[in-house]
Amino acid sequence: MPSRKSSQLRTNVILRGLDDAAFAQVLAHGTIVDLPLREVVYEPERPIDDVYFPIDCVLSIVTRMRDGHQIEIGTIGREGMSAFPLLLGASSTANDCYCQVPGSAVKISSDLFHEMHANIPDFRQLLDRYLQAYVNMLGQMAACNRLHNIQTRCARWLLMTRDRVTADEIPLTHEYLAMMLGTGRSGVTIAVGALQDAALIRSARGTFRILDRPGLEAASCECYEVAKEQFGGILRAMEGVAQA
Amino acid sequence: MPSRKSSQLRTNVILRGLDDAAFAQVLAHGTIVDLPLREVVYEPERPIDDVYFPIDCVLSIVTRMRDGHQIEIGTIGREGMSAFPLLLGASSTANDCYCQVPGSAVKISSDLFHEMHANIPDFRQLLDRYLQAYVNMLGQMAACNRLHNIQTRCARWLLMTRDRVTADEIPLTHEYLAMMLGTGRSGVTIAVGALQDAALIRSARGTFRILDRPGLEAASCECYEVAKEQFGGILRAMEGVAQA
DNA sequence: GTCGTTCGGTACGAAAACGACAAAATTAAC
DNA sequence: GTTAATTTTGTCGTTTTCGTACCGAACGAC
Repeated sequence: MPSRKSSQLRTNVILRGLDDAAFAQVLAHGTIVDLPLREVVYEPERPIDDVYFPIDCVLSIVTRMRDGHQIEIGTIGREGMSAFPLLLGASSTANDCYCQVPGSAVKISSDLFHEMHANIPDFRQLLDRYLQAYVNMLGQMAACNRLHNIQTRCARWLLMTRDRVTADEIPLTHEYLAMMLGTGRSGVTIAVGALQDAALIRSARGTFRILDRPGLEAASCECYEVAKEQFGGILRAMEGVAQA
Repeated sequence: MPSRKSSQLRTNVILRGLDDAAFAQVLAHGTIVDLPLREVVYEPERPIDDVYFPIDCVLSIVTRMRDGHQIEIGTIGREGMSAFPLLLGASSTANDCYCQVPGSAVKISSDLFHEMHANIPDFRQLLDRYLQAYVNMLGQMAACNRLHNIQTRCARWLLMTRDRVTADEIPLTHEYLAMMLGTGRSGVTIAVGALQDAALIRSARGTFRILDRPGLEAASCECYEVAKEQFGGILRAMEGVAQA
């Protein structure tokens, strides 16, 4: 996997937390891939063969109902990786996970993941902390989805995604944002219009751009801050491990 | 803790999964307590000193927002225990946990819990499976809270709670059910009225009684079935351990 | 350029949330 | 035992939100 500088791969904070020997193992057995839009990372009724560490893509974890409605319950970016079911000891999953914002990621086999998880205490500790943040975020999302309105959740989603992407512009249609928020597309259009009128964002046919980040944070529900604090904790924990 | 038959304590499926030596340890160091309504089991900004294994009470895990609104994100009954934050390696928590339906539970210290978790592989395995079910349920609740209406969620809540309680009657006001569902009280009254008109339940000043369980399941959203399947998995896993 | 598709805006009927108030049931006070 | 206070529930009207359908605009293929 020599096509990119290894320092670039360290953009993923989990990989950054690895010591040099472990990271060399990832370099030796992993591949760097470009994930296209809507590429499936895992889905129910199918074994999970690979684990992805996003560099600059964003993955959505989605719950799908029988009637076809779906809604995002979690996001994975450069702060994490895509192996929650494996981490919990399952070989399959109840949710769908697919690429929401295209970009690159490091891919390793589930076998290698399991091996590293079993043999590298620092890695295990970091993932446990990540799982903890994820569970707390799930709880916050469960509450947010019910208690907060479209506009504030819209702002939250854009902020959370922006934090995980290096680019300033997020490619996304209203339709898909509506899916993520579990609502109708027309409601999103209205909410986006309001945020745009307030000069916080600019949205144009398939793309969003954040113009005023502090303003958008003020327009967002508190859940953005809570989630950020959770994953901020990851970053800090990671730095602690890296020094050791 | 000799005030009740030990077989009765085995009503809790986690305790039932313990081998005799481990169960004796619980008997020796634990106490059986009656949890009154709204008794706090744990809350943010406070260390978690004890772990509860419900016998016939129901605990609610609740996310509280800054404006005071709260909503239930998870339920703990005889299928589980109250130590998720500890299980994830945290010493405190982001959520509130308090008693929703009064009843008895076995209480042990966090220290004993940690010791047993570290030393008893079967126990650890069972808890890992339980955590897995819990995380899956969180995801389902996050989706349910947004996509399903009051009435179907109301039915779901009553069914889930009924499964965790031995009694046929659930003591609960509309007001608190509304809190759990994250909605207004008047909406709950209307939903309850509809379920009552259909002769599925009977609600009278502070109590609910399920009259027609299959009918109520049909009136509930699919999430009840999904959650039940998750924790049904716990039961089956537990039986497997008990035989070993 | 033209056509076809995708995407975004708007309008309207239906549902739900919210708040306030009134009635009923229970408990407390005396 | 009667009255008063509190808790719980039912109802109404207003406002907001949601869902659906339709229309117009932008983009891509040719």
